[in-house]
Amino acid sequence: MAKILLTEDDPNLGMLLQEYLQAKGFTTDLAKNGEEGLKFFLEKGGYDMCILDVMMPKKDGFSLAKEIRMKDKDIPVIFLTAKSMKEDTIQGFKVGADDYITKPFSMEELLMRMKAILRRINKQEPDTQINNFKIGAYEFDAQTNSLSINDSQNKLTTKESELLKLLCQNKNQSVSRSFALKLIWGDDSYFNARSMDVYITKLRKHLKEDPSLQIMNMHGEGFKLIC
Amino acid sequence: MAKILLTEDDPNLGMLLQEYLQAKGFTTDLAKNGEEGLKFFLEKGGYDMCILDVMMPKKDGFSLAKEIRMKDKDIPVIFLTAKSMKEDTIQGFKVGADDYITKPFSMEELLMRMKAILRRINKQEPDTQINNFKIGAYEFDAQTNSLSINDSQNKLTTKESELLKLLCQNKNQSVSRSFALKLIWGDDSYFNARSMDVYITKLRKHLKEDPSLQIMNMHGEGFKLIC
DNA sequence: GTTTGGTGTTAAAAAGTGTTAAATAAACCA
DNA sequence: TGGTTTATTTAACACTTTTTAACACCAAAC
Repeated sequence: MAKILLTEDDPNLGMLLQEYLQAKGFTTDLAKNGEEGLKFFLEKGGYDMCILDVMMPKKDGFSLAKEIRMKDKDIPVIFLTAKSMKEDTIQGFKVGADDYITKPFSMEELLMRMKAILRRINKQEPDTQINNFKIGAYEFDAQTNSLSINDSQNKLTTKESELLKLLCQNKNQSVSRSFALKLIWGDDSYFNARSMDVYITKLRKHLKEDPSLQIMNMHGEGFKLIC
Repeated sequence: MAKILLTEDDPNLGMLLQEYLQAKGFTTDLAKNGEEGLKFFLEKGGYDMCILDVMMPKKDGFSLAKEIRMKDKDIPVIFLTAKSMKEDTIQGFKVGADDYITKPFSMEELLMRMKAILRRINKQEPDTQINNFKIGAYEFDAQTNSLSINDSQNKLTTKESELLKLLCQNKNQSVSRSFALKLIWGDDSYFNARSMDVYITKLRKHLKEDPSLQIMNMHGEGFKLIC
């Protein structure tokens, strides 16, 4: 998990933040002012992200960020500030902030903003969750197009997989014909619509081992995967 | 410059935003509700970022983001909202927001947040120019065209290496045939396409020592290296 | 009921892909 | 330079995936 440099002069808030982030699985170092923050950064190092209070004794957050950026121009920085002054925000971004959050804030919101940034950096792990579905007795991996039940595995074609993925993402909800067609086929012409009907038939055959599953037609609307 | 999809139901704010962003050099399309936003996204396409109002008629911003993410799971999204409710913020990030901004906001602040996101995306480009890849049990050096596993080393040809490099740079993502052909062969003529198929076969043989790796065909689209 | 358009299904046609091997082109070297 | 090796392209054939066609059926509307 990611290693975070936290600098915050208010000891209460600092400890609170540190405990929260550690509970969420991050490794954190807490510095009590800008100077200590810089010291940690230069001596310990290895941080994946910095969360810096703007108003701190010894060295303010913006100056600290500037110096940190000299050493590592790519490291993500989030500023915390009591002021919601427009000028501060702008200056923060000019120093190269990735985000900026105004006190008082919720821990959860900070966490979400951190995750949004980390997600974009860690391109190595592109949504493994979104590609894995359990439907009835089946397991479906939309990344490798494999549909398995018990110990038998079945390879789906690209179109079969795309369509099944869409149905899984909206299970027990109706997926409109035109949306599916535009998404998977590019446009909702008559022939593409007929082609999609053929694929619905194919998917029904693939899923027939578990009778509790069914792909239901919503007349004139679209299809719905019941499970 | 980047192409932006803007959806905002308030025509005054919408036009204002559009003019501001265009003045800053962005290309923008303005949709007046969620449905039109989705239509633009699916039919026009090619956007680098989406700025979505949360409260809109026809289809709200969160639903729209969800559907947009089905088509492109990596595109940056910024939400605009009148409410500063914590729940809304959290939900926004769960749908995969990159940022979230509360009305009323300053145009300049929006611009800064957009730049912070775009900067982080573009930074990944130089990183991907790196010529050293770890794929499964293999190590691949695109500089020297050498592919090694355990202690045996294998020399690839120029074309083999260029193609494998492209697949590595986009691992677990689809690389379109025409893009690869134009990049490596210069144009996407029929014979070059057949030549590329031959090279895909060669690469599959080179990578066959690690069964967890596979070069998968996305029918009619291109190839994707799974690892 | 009848009409109209949407759906289910199968099969044939068309388009795309996997693979091997021969032909050409490019690089190498005595 | 000419011959040899290596890389790349073209050809050939088998096979897979997707689209189109055909016909039967169903659902809602009149």
